[in-house]
Amino acid sequence: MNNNQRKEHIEEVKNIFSAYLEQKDLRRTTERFIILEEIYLRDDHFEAESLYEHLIKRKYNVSRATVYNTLDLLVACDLVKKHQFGKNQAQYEKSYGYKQHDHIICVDCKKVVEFCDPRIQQIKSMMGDLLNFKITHHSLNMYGICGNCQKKREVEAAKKEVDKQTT
Amino acid sequence: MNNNQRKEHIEEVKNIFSAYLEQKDLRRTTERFIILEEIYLRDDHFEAESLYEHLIKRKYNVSRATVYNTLDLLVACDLVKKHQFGKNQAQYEKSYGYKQHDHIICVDCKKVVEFCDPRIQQIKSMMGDLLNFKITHHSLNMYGICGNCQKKREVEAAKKEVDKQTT
DNA sequence: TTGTGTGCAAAAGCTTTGCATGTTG
DNA sequence: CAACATGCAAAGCTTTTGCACACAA
Repeated sequence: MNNNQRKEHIEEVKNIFSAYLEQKDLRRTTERFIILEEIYLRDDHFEAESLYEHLIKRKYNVSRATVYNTLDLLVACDLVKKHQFGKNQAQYEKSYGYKQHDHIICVDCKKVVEFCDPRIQQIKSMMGDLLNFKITHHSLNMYGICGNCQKKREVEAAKKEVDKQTT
Repeated sequence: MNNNQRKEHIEEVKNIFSAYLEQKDLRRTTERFIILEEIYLRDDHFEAESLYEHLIKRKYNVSRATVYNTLDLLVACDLVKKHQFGKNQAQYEKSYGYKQHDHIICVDCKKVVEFCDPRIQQIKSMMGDLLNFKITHHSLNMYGICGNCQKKREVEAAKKEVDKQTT
């Protein structure tokens, strides 16, 4: 993504958030917009804590409580997605202007790769009908070992074999 | 599942766990087998804490630390699955003798329903090949509103409408 | 007998809450 | 100016850790 696209997105999401707050009779505070902007300036996935630290580093005087509160609002109005990739710490990512996607996570190095597959949409609507659920969203995570870590594991295994033979 | 099936399963999983512990040079302690048995006597999903409380209620003198430790071992040898359904508390379920399945969670009442779809296996192997990941497992959760809660929401909405007209 | 596993309690880490203060509508 | 949102710190919850003791191999 280039800087122009980013700036455009920021304008758009601010308008969306503003409309959402108005509709819900919530206040348009400086902090809420600072947090939104900060999220849309960043890429990839982040944790509440790292977002907080980032804001502090930039001399914005916000508290953790406000960060968590605002993240909830942004998730509610669909500008941010919240994930639990198996850790106890939630991870977030901006979602406006992005194609719906899912994640593959390397269990060794924790790298996250995104992917798309249209079949998931089909499963979604079919299962919704079948089980009489009005499905709002989903989370699909694949866990495995990425190419790099596969190599690392092979090297480790080879080392172990050598050790065994030399003792 | 009837009681005979359950008992058979318990014997089988104990053997599997026993073999796993031997292979990994870990000890076959009483606690580890008590916990395994307790899990396979239960149905559905459970949290570490509720398993712990259940064991205490039955006068088994186990500690939380041992419960967590044993759950990790059981996840590692694939006798138990660990889930993060969006809460900060992990949920577990026994997995031996069960068909692989995924979950639909009601965001209102938190009810969990299981479903199967073969397409997810296809996505899994295709994406593994494509991105050069050796995929070990996955987690697919759909979130939405179940039939009951849809009705409840309609009733709520109707009430609100009446309130509005009478004021 | 030896050292791994356990129980207990305390610590750690993420998230939420309570309260006084500040700011929006 | 009234109510809601914020900052701060403390509390709450789940999970992990450290240490002395117990028990499987």
